[in-house]
Amino acid sequence: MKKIKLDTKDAILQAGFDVFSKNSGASLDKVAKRAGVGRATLHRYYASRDELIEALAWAAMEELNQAVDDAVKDAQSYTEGLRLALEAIVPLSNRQLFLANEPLDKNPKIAEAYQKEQQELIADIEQAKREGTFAKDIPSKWIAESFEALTYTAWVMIKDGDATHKQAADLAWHTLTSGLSTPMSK
Amino acid sequence: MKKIKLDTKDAILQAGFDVFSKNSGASLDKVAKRAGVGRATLHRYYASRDELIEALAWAAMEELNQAVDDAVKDAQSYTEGLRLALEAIVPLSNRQLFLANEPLDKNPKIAEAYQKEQQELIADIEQAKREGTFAKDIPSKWIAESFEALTYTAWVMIKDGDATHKQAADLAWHTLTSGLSTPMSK
DNA sequence: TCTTCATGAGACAAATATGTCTCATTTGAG
DNA sequence: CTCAAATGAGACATATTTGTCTCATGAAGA
Repeated sequence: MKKIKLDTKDAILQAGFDVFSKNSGASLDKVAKRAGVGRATLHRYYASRDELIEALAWAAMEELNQAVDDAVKDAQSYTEGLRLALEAIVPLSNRQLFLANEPLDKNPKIAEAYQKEQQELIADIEQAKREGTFAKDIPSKWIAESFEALTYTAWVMIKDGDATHKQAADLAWHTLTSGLSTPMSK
Repeated sequence: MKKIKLDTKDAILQAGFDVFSKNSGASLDKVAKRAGVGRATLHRYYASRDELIEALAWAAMEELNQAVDDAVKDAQSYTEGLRLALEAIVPLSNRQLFLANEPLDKNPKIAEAYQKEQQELIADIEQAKREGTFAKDIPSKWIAESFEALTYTAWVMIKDGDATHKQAADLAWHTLTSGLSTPMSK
């Protein structure tokens, strides 16, 4: 088949996210089977396990960036930007989870790029604080972690068939803002 | 050494949570090393990988139940019970994570017991709804998932040294309630 | 002191995973 | 139809993991 499957490579990456986000030590055979592909074919595209992991990491960051940039480009405020970013990230929680769980120690470049992403999220959150969306006495790190946790929660709800994409994103945003916008009284 | 280490078994279980919650496919050698124990010793306590996994699952549920029961016994309301349970679960997020990530397919009994725990959380949440703590128009499943997600988030904050146990639990509860107590408008 | 027993170290075989190759098949392009 | 490229199947050697055993050590209890 010359090019029936222009997406063989993509299928392998998708399978990688599915499999490794659940079990980062899974065998390549599992990934190949999930992709509906022979183990040899996987090796034709990615010579070694390490190479596959690296490709997955880059693809994850690429896709997340792309999706967020697209979603955010017309936002009128940082708050709206975060809201749109959340909705864009939800269906890519696969990728987010992979990046969060995979030990990136081996690739300093990837680790660095990932850290940079995290920093940017924090920066946007600080701006949203200025817009009054989040209380100033709540640590930005907590807001960022909650943002990711609730994005993942939304993904789980959709995966389990308990909510549509929009419903889940609304729930996540509602949980996040109405909670975090109230100053902590103690 | 006759019984210097009464805790060898516990050390292995603890190591199992640490290692498997990050990578459910990790080798037993990694677990043994983390426990500061030889691989042979691990096998003396748990003959096979499956046996270890099973012991971990039961121990996780046992410990979580114990901790929650202790914390909740003097609670005056379901809401207070949930608040106390959250604080009790935070340091055991290890166990929670293990149960959430490990494929329990092989042990119907464990899977069943785990499901039962989830149901009980949902039941308590429904009671807290009656007490006015959570809005009725928000799905209990969402509240339960958020509860676990934010508990885990609190654990991450503590682990990274960004908050004390109490601070993190307060943040999680504040995020959860002040957000979820507001009825979703549309 | 002498005994007992949990342990660590490590040998070992079997199972599993990894990476490389080869070969036959399929299918789209020409 | 013919050809070239991509693929699946699977053989193969190597590496890693698993589970079993044995042996020497050292500390607790007699």
